[in-house]
Amino acid sequence: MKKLLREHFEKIIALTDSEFDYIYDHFVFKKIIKHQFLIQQGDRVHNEYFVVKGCLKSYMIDSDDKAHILQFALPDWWVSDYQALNNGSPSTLYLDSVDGAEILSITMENKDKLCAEMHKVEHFFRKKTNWGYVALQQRILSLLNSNAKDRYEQLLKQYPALFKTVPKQLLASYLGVTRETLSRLYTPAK
Amino acid sequence: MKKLLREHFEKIIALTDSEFDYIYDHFVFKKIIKHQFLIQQGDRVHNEYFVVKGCLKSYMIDSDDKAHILQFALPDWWVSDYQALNNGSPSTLYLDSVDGAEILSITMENKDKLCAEMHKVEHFFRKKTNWGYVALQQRILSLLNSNAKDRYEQLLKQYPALFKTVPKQLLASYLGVTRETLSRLYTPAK
DNA sequence: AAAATAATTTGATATAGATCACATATATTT
DNA sequence: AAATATATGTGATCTATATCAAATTATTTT
Repeated sequence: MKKLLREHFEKIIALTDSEFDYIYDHFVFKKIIKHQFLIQQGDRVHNEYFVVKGCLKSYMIDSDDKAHILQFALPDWWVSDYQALNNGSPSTLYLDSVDGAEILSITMENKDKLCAEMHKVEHFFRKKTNWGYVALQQRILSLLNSNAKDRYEQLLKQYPALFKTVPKQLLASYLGVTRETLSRLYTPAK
Repeated sequence: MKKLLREHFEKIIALTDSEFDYIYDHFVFKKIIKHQFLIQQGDRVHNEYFVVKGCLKSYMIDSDDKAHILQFALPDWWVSDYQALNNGSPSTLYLDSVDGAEILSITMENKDKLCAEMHKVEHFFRKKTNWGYVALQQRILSLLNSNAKDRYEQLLKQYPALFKTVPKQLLASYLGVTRETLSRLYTPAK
């Protein structure tokens, strides 16, 4: 998993062995089991997580106790409650795994430290966040202009890996439909 | 408007006069009139825009000729088609002003150059994008968990400035409802 | 200030998707 | 392998929002 993280950085910046080792020392490896929370609503958030294995999900629970999934995080992705992380406010989200996972965790202090010490690490994260920003814009547009069926098909096309791991009711929650409606989408005959 | 940009940077990083002048030299000032496009679907995109005055809107037109507004950009905000900008692909968006505007435009080459030359400028943009990312996450959650009325009220609360400038049909398009439905929301009596 | 254009409101009706209530699979745990 | 828990599917009905069609009301332009 050291290799996975290194390759991840090296998609954007070049690193010597010692540079990467230095970066890597700021991370902590962790295995989490099913139903183990990395973040719960109300928590103070200090860490960002890089997924090595498995699949995490971040979600909110609304006033009707319905869950809404903000993000799935597969290997090679970053996840946290960025709002809580950025301004030190209590988390509004839950973060746990779909089915157990392995992660590399870094504190925001360490991330900022690495960014300050190594210009190219700051560059890496600027580019990363920028791509993340574009991905969120795409998701907003698909919520605005597509119906449930089209959104499901777009998701299936873009992230086929999700369909191996993730129960359909969670996909429904990510897409913004009920599980009943999702179930009816792929039995279109009538 | 030089002042506005400087204050904008100095919310996150400190700059000497000469540093700021150097940065500022990479921008081009532009006035745009109503109905003048900064980006049209199919264009190659080379610039990012900082709004000085007025209000810009970025939007897509779907296959039924309906517009969906991705973003409003008020003074002190950045806007472009970031997907097209990042990977050199043709734009899928339109970008124009609600009612005339003044902007500072910077090419992506110049932005990258400034980021490479000045670590703190890279830091500035990392932080900026990070906040933008959080704002988009909030918007996704509000699309997933709120009905049209609540989304309208959240918007009204968060960006009261929009209601002075922007016709309600454009707000409807941003919120993901029709103008007819929006019109009925604030006449709730029945 | 008339004329033209753009924005908003209102009514009647249609529809995608939600909700509620079970039935049926499919996994997990004992 | 039972027993329990979890996930999925189906029917009947309800509801928020869309759609289509006009009528008003504002805002520009001549």
